[in-house]
Amino acid sequence: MVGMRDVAKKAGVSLSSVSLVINGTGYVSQDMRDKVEQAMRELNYVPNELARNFYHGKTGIVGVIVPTIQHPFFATLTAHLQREFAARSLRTMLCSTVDSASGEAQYVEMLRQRSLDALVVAAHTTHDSDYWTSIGRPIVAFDRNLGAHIAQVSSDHAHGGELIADLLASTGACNVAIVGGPRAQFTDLSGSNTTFPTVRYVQTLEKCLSQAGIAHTYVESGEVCDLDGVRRAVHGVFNAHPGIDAFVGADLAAAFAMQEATMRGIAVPGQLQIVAYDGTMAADCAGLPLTVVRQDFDAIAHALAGRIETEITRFAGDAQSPMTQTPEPEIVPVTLEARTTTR
Amino acid sequence: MVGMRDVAKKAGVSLSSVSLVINGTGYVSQDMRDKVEQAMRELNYVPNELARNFYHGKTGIVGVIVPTIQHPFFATLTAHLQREFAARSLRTMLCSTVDSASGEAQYVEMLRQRSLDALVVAAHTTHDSDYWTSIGRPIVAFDRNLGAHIAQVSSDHAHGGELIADLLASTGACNVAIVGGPRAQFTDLSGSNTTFPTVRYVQTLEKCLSQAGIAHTYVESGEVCDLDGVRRAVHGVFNAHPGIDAFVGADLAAAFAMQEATMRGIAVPGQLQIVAYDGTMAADCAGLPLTVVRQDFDAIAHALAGRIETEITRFAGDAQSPMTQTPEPEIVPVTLEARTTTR
DNA sequence: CTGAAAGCGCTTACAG
DNA sequence: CTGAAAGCGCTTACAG
Repeated sequence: MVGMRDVAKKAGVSLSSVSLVINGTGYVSQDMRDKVEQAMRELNYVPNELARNFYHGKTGIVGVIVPTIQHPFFATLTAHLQREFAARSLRTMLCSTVDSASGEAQYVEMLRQRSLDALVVAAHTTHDSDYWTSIGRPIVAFDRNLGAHIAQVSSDHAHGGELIADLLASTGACNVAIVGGPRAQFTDLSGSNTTFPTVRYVQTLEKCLSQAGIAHTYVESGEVCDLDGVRRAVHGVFNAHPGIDAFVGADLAAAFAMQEATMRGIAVPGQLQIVAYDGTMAADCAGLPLTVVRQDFDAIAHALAGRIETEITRFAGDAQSPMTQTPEPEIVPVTLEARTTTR
Repeated sequence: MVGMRDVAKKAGVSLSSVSLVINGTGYVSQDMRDKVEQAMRELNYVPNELARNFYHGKTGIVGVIVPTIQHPFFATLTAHLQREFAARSLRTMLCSTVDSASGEAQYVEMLRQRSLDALVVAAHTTHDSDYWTSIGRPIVAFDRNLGAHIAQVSSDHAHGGELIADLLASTGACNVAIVGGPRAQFTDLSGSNTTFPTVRYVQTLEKCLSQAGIAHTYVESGEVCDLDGVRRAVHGVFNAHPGIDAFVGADLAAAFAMQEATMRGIAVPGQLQIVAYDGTMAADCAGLPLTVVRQDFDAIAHALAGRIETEITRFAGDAQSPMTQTPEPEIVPVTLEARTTTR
């Protein structure tokens, strides 16, 4: 392998001069620059990035932990994140927990070992907050609370729930079915408040519907990445609750609900209104363009990338300035777009 | 930062003993192992992976170049690839060309600089075959020909086209609309045969339909990652060709066609049959479960990962054994699954 | 402005 | 079986 040493020899200059030319650090005479650049070209020299990573103690890679990239929500989030990271000269490592035997642990280990400069956590975790805090490396959580000292970005799900409740109330819905993840994940079992913010929209929605005197029922759909489970849950809803006149669920669940309605001859939105939560492509290519509560992926990715940069800076130089106070979670607004599946 | 040196000092042993314990290479006495492990624990020592990467000249990271991870096809492919890579102790770097200003170039550079051990190329490229061959690092192409010396895995698109033609012929279709990518990409402009194998299904389909005397028309939908363009193209098809009785396109195009049919009151499959190509989730959550030609993502990912491993081995040790002959492209079978949108 | 030297944290021959 | 030494390819103070 041809190294800097070979270039220096060929150009008849010192190692540091070559380094200066490559990095554009400090001043080098034009003559020197020419000689070095020619030598590099002739030798077809490519700097070994691993040596630089080693020296600087960083890789410029950020890990994005998601359950699975196959889910449109996480695909969309990851795509936007990659764009934001690229704009900050950071690369994106895909860390899908269902596609790796050891789940998130492997990626946390990479963060510890400095193979990763930082981690965005957007997948469910069973670890308590101590686990995350004790890692002592840059971590930012999306839509979940990982403990007092971990930066956090969330969508305004409470508002999302309100928007849906208002819409359903004003369109005269009487009997609402909601499909979502395992109910157990709603509650704060560990006492460390690691509740999914994601499901706050359901809690708010239920509260608002109850206040408005609108009947509602909740059906669990299993894990987020179990597509068949979602389909089965939706199918079950239509069997068990033939009287519903409104359906609320994440994009995919809503798309399946649309399918069920078509196959059962139920008119949408005449007999059944459907509201999708998230606003990914899945809501666009369903049977009809679904009415959606959109998460603002641009803003989310921008906020996450910003926090990531902050965290990387904060932990740089082993200083580890002990975050004097837990930063406020950054809350990103959501919006309701009424399309063809609500009245 | 606490290093091996500190561990060695604390345990009262030499550096190499610590290294041996960490790597499990060679024999170390139980006593030594205990001492070292205790010291590591007490110091909370984490090995610096960057130093190891540097020494070994590799990172264990494979880049996957796709146009965008938001597209269900590439999301599915990438998910399966990550699983296969993980099983081989390789990590996955997401290289989405539309989400990075410099497109693929940046990732090729990382491959050259050894930040990446290998590259899977699954996105369109304008470079000619010399470009890819001259990189001299492990590269495997999916569904495209990158030149004589680049390993290749493809789906059996010719068979996919036949399957669709047979189905349409036997169900009495008379007037078929096909939506696909820019026609210019079909032809072999450079003379270096970099044609997308992806579109071979269209070429075969057209040939078979012509032979069977079935009218057909092709409509361009723009780039693969331009979702709105697909939607517009599909909309245009229904406006320009109201007489069609069959529609063929990738999952998303087919899903949009289903939507158009619903909104225009066209009965599916009675008046219009729809066939989706790829078989991702998008075909599952469309208005009706679409009849699909499925690509075998498991087999594709398995084949790609296998080739990647082969290439990494081949290029290991700078030996660069000059691939005596271009390996045969590996062809992965596709299957037709008739569901609700064909007769 | 340029160059010789030390060092980033590991691993691995090579002596003992 | 264990330890001292060299070296992976860069970067960066520090002298000249």
